[in-house]
Order: sequence, then C-alpha cells, then structure tokens
Amino acid sequence: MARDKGDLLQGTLGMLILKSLAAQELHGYGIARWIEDVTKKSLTIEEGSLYPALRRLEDRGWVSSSWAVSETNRRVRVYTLTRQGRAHLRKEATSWMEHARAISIVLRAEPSYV
Amino acid sequence: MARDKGDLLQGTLGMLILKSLAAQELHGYGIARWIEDVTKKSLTIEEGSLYPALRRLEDRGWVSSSWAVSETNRRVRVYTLTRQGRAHLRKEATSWMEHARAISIVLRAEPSYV
DNA sequence: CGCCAACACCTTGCAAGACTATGCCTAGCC
DNA sequence: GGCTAGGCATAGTCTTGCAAGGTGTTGGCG
Repeated sequence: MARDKGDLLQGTLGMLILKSLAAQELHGYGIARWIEDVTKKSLTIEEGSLYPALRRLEDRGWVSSSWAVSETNRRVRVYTLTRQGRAHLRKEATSWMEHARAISIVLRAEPSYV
Repeated sequence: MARDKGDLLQGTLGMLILKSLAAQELHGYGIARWIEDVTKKSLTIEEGSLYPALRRLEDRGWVSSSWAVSETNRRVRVYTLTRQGRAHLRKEATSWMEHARAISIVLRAEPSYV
C-alpha cells in the first residue's frame, strides 16, 4: 500500500529469479542484471532482497548453487534451477498471471458498475 | 512465494477495496461480496484481512466511514471513497498495471532468451 | 604506486500486508 | 429454542522486500 516506484510487487521476486534461471545458470549479481535488462530497468533488484531470496529458494529445493569463477575472474556463487524449481515456476507463473488478470479486470471495470 | 490458491496477490487488497467504492458506498461485508462477484469468486476476501485493511485506508484518509443500518436491518459501518482516495486509486492502479505488465513480459520471455 | 569504479557476496533489523483463529452480536426462519 | 446468514473486530503469526551496513577483489588510469 505504501509502495514507491522502484519497488517490486510483493511476492514476485522469487518467481522472477526462477525465470531468470530457466534458460541458463547465473550468479546472483548476474540475475539482478538479467532482470534489469529484460525489463529495461523498469524493475530493479536490491541486493538486500536478492540474496535472502536466493537462500529461501535454495532451502525449498528450487535452485541449487555452487562456487565458480566468473568471466571477470571473480569468485561467484552460481545458481541452477532444479527440476522441482522448474515445475514450481510453471505453476506459480500460471497462477500469478491468472490472478493478475482478475485484478486488472476489476481495475478496469467501469466505475458505474453495480 | 508460498501463496496458496485462495490468496490475494500481496499489496492489492487496498486497491481493490478503493475500486469497489469508486461507484458506490458499501459496508465491509458488501465490499467483500462485490469483489467476489466481479471476479466470479476467483478472488476471495478474508474478513481478517478486510477489516484491518479498511482501518489502514481510513487512517490514510482514503476512505471515511459512518454507522448506518442496512437493508437487512443490521448495524453496519459504511465506507465512502474520499477525494484523496479517488486520486490515490488512480495513481496506484496505473502504477500497478505497469509493474504487472513488466512482470508478465518477463514471465513470457522465451526460455532461450540470453 | 595509489585510487577508484565496478563486480560480487552477505547480514541485521524493520515494516507492511494478508492469513488463521477466535470472539461477539443480531435478524429471521423452522 | 436453535440454526444460518449477515456483520464487525482483534491478536498473533508468517512471509517478503527493503534500507543500511559491511567485506573483499579486479583492473584500469593517472
């Protein structure tokens, strides 16, 4: 209710992360970049949200991680979508789209609706 | 992340309530009925969410309330959208739609996106 | 060489929002 | 009397995202 313009919609971060990993594995920083890229900066990921979210996803078995070295020669933690993660993403995305559609229908309803 | 199917998308309840009051004043129970009606039950409002939400909206000056007697002859608290509430609804709805659109674009992105 | 920007990870503490569970009361009907 | 539907409300809990703070590395540039 008190969202500011940079903020994400609640409950979408995990889903976006899973989606970012659907095609390729990425490290945390790369996930943030990916999301900002595909949305042309209209969604921004704060690191203080990202890393705790990744931990939650790993706890639930939706992603797994391991240490590696990046192209830029840094030590990075690389995340991979698990089989369950993929299944979950499919379900959650479908359900989210349905709910979002329901809401946007309400919002677009004529004010004169009775 | 752990939403069940009946759940609302976080952050939308206040907005839906404001929208329900855009055309007519309603009492709490009536708001819940209205939302379920226009979404054909695909969104359900729990009373434990509704009343605290109404209080928040009133605290912020977006709705005002008064006691009345319903058609069914019961004591009811009737809510009205204030001028500021109407302005806020317009802004919040616009912003929500934009964010939701950004997210749905990401979700629909080809998994082969790189 | 020293500095700085970009890259990369992480944690603590907080606030918001929605839910569960529970409680109370009334009107109308059988 | 007892039941259902209508109606209001709160306390406590959980999830989530954020702000603020912190650590360290790499590579380029002056």
